[in-house]
This record gives sequence, C-alpha cells and structure tokens, in this order.
Amino acid sequence: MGSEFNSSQPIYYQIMQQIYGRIFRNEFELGQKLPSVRDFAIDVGVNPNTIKRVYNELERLGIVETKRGQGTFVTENPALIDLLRQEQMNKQVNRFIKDMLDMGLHQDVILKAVQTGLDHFEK
Amino acid sequence: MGSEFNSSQPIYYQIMQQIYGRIFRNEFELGQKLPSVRDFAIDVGVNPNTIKRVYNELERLGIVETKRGQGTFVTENPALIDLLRQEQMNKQVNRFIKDMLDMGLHQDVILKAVQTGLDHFEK
Amino acid sequence: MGSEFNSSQPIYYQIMQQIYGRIFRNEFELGQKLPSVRDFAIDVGVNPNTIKRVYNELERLGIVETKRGQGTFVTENPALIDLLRQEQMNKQVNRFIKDMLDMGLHQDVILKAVQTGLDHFEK
Amino acid sequence: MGSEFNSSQPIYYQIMQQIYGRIFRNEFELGQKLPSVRDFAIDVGVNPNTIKRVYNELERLGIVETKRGQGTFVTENPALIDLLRQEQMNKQVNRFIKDMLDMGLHQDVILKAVQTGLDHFEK
DNA sequence: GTGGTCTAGACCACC
DNA sequence: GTGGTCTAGACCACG
Repeated sequence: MGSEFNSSQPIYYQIMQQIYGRIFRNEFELGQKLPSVRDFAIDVGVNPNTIKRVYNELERLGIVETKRGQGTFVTENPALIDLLRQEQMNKQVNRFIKDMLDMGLHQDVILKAVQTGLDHFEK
Repeated sequence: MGSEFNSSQPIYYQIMQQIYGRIFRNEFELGQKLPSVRDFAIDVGVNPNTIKRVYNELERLGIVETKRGQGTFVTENPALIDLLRQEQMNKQVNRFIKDMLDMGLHQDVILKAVQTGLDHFEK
Repeated sequence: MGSEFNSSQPIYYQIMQQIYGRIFRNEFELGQKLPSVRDFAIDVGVNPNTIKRVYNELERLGIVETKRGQGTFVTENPALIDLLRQEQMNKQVNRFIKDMLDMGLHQDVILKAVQTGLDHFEK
Repeated sequence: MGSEFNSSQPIYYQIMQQIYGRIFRNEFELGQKLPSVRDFAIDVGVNPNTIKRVYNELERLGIVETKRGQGTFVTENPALIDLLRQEQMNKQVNRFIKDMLDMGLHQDVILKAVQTGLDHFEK
C-alpha cells in the first residue's frame, strides 16, 4: 500500500490508530498474528523501527502481546478490548464536549451538530 | 497563573486555543486590547517568543489585528468571529464523528454517549 | 501445564530456573531421569529446541548428565548440588544487596524489609 | 566517562538504573535539569537515540518530565519519588525472597546470608 | 524468521 | 539549543 500520511501527526501514531481501529472493529480475530515488523514496514513503506515503535506502544496499552521469536499477536482477552474501547470512547467524548462548551456553544447546538454530522456520514 | 501545560501539544497552541475560547465566549469585547506580548508572557510564565507566535497565528486567522505602536486588538467584525466559530465547530464535529466511527461504534451509541456526556457536564 | 512465561526473560532461562529449583528442593532424586526433550517440550508447550537448550545449559553447569541413547539424568553428586546452591545463593544475595544500597537504602531498612518479607511469606 | 556496560543487559536499561539510583539517593535535586540528550550521549559514549530512550522510560515512570525545547527535569514531587522507591524496594525484596525460597532455603539461612552480606559490604 | 537493541545521522517543531 | 521523529542498516538472542 502507498505511504499517505498526514504530516501533522507522527507516522507511528497514525499507523497505531489504524490498527487500534481495526481491532476495535473486529477486523482482526483475537489472538491473530500481526504481520512481522519487517513485512509490515515494507507494506506501508516505512522503516522497520517505526513499525516496531507502533507495536511497542500497542503492547504497552495491552492490546497486543509479542512472543519472542514468534511475532506479535492481538490479545486474546475480549474484555480488555471492550474496556479499552470504552475508555477511548469516554476520553474522546469528554474532550469533544469540553472543547465545544469552551467555544461557548450550548447543549442543543452541540447535539444538533452531532446529529446532522452523523446524517452526513451515513451515506 | 501557573504554567500547567499539556506536554502532548505545543504550548503556543494551547494558549491560542484559550484565547480563541475566550473570544468565542465573548469574554473579550470586540476591539478590546489584548495584553502586551511581554506582560502576557510573564503572566502565563512562558517565553515571549511563544506569545508572539500566538499573536501571529491569531492575526493570520484574522481574529486579532495589531496596530503598530498601539498593541494587539480583537477584531471588531462580529461576522468574522461567527464564521470562525462555525468553521471550528464543523471541523471538530467531523473529526469527532470520524474517530468514533473508526472505532466501530454505531450512530445510536455515539449519539447516546454525547447526550449522557452533556448531561454530565450540565451540573 | 500451560505456557505462562514472563516475556521479560528468555523462555529457556525461566524453564532452567524451574528445574534448578526443583533439584535444589530435592524434588528430583539424585540420578533421576529427566523427561525426554520431546515429552518435556510438549508438556510445557514450547519448541523442542528450547528444551534442548535448557538441557545443554544444565549439563554445562554439571547439574545433569546426558547418557547417549538413555536420556538426561540429574547428577548423582550431592556435593556438587550443594556447591551450586551455595554459589547461586551468594550471587543472588550480593546482587540484591547491591541493588538495595544503590537505591540509597540503609542496612537496617534493608534487613527489616527482608524480615517482614519473610514473615509475610511464612503463612 | 568510559563506556563500561554489561553486555547481558541492554545499555539503555543500565543507564536507566544508574539515573534511577542517583535520584533515589538524592544526588539530584528535585526539579533539576538533566543533561541534554546529546550531551549525555557524548558523555557516556552512546548514541543519542539510546539516551532518548532512557529519558522516555524514566518519563513513563513519572520520575522525570520533559519540557519541549527546554530539556528533561527530575520531577519536583518528592512523594512520588518516595513512592517509587518504596515500590521498587518491595518488588526487589519479594522477588529475592521468592527466589531464595524456591531454592529450598529456610528463613534463618536467608536472613543470616543477608546479614553477613551486609556486613561484607559495610566496609 | 522474529523481535530487541544499537548506531549514525538527518530533519523538524518548539522555546 | 532542545527534544521528537524518522531512515538506513547492522548485529544479536531467541524459537
């Protein structure tokens, strides 16, 4: 695949978010092996070190685990994934609401904006 | 005020967002003079260069104007502020919705989370 | 038995330590035959190469001997085991004390911590 | 300073432990600036990336904090340092005792070994 | 083949 | 000047 990365955020972070999303969306089976560092690096067109960092961060979050000499695997604990998703969601929602209120927007305006936004994405 | 800044974002950006918010919330009157770069820098405990950059960015967005030898002033154009607020809001909403959908969350879950989040902040 | 291994240390090393401990605790009789590499590998859910390495290391230390065509046996020399245990103990104690002193802890604090730790494990 | 590192442990880890120890022993004042990544790298004769990793790990533990464009500083929170030292001590003591008991050693033997070990280091 | 570590050196944003 | 990121490539221990 190509190397389309937003320059405003670190590449490792963007890749991390992608994997995060794919796990949350259950596009990976639990316990599934992720591509090797080298293969994945070639695949997305970045340096192996960058992928290694991605895997490190994901492991620190507990969403993957690496087995020496074998590879990196999605955690087999579905409860953990649900917990992380919940946490992530709460964090995002709270930050979003805080930002909106800080802009002086009222509740009904915010809610309306989200609704129309969702309708817009629905297509 | 102390110097409590989130290290995950540039300091200048955080200060900028604060000013942004205060203007949007009409805590500054239109045409009001902002503190001098030096005073503001001392106030928030930051390098003057950082405040300078903040003012530059705000001016680039048109939300403040600097008058040579007089200082930096909030724009007197209310329409411009509304426009910027609208833009800002749309950007935030879209990014938020995209992030939530990427996590595999459904519309109703997202909407519900925002509602309960708002209720929570209401107090 | 499952395959619960600490990822911070090599698997072969952890298995080695376990066998070490069982010999020291006299859970193996002197001269007793250890399981075959293959059986042991299946038992702990690990690559046979890993077990092979464990046996090699143990043999290098003289705590087991392999007899061609017969298998691997715990040494029949009790003095050797005592010696190894003594060596091992000294190494551990010295490393422990060094680590504690490096942390700026005083003798009495260290001793007290060990005492309470032992009481805690006693139950 | 020279580059005397034990090859059995990662260099970054050994450096990390050294800094850890110096902070615990109060050889650094609270809030003190650590050497810059580059300077420190030259000082100990390793690559800057290695030092950066050390600082990252220490920051993750909360014992230092980095301020963008300014440097890396020892945390100013003495309670945190005490807590970390306590944690570290407990972990070490428990691991030590567990290892010793696993070797089939009795309480009094262990305690005696620690005492004579301490006497030995006292000089 | 796999991850873990390390080097050498580059470019960038930030203060 | 300072940390943050990234590349290119090397060597090692492990399974």
